[in-house]
Amino acid sequence: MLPPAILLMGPTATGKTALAIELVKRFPCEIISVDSAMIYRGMDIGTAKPSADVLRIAPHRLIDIRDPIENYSAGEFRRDALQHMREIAAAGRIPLLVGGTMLYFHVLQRGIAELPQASAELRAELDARAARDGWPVLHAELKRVDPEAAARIHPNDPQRIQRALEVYDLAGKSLSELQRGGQVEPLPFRLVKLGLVPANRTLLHARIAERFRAMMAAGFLDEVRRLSQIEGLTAEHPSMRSVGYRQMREFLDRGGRLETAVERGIVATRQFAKRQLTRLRAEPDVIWYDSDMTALLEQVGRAVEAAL
RNA sequence: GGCCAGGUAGCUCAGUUGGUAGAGCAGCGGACUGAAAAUCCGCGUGUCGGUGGUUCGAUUCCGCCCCUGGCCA
Repeated sequence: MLPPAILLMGPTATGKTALAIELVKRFPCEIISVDSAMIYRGMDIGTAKPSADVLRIAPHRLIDIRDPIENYSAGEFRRDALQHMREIAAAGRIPLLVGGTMLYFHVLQRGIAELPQASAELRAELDARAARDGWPVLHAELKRVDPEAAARIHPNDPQRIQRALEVYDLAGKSLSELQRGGQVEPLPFRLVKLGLVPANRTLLHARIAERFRAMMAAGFLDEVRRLSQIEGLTAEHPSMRSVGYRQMREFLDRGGRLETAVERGIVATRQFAKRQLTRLRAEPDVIWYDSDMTALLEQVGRAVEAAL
């Protein structure tokens, strides 16, 4: 029988981390973070990263593995997460994957095609061409080299047009062709998938606002100010485009009222939570829980017990 | 108290020479393969402050009332 692994998924501000820490106390679990922002060192307050004290009790793998000036990717995540999962299972323990980056959960389970890595130079080149000719021209070009991708990518979606052209240029084969490639072997784990979904959206919105303001009180702006001083780290880096960091950085760069920036940050967090929910709903074989439920830990604990 | 300006979507506001109204933001739904906390797509959610009058028909014109802001007392 395959060893078990627990996936704990849910939108931001639903108490995933707190629940994971409780599970670690009750079961022989080890946490792997599934979070594209907590990977960055020095990005602590705005990502709601567990404190050093908490991390001592409940260590998280795949936290603080990059500097904010570096990039990470879904492909790298799959490779890293699998390696950690194997290690944990080999030690007779249970991997507990916790987070809200739904793409990472997706590629972990369903695999990801072998594609060339991002090229900063090529992207800069494509950006320059887009600035000159506009993205529709590049979309038309994509239509010639990869009609299948062009059909599925909207002419207004610069990020995907750029990636598809980049892949074609680097690999000499179209993105669509490469993605058609062989089936990925299923994960060598028995997955117990737990989904935390707030039954009450209004309550979630209130919690998001409250948490953002708590981050501000905890010195979030200073954290972003510190990051802004990193040589070469621009507003365009993925780390600085993440929710909250982007709005605080805009405030620092362009001024305006801090309260306006805070409100924008809260709005961005709400919108992020909604996108997470859209993806989470589509996830099959999930045991669902209302994140507002009072007896959440007991319920989840029983389900985990039964599944192991 | 008087004069002026305004009251239209959750917010900011446009508009209807009288035929029950539309933008941005917010919100909601969706897509998603090395940036994914990213990027993109779709959807208008409404006693047009209230009440009487004129009119075939009033959110629009008129009267009165209520509310907000400004100026004058």
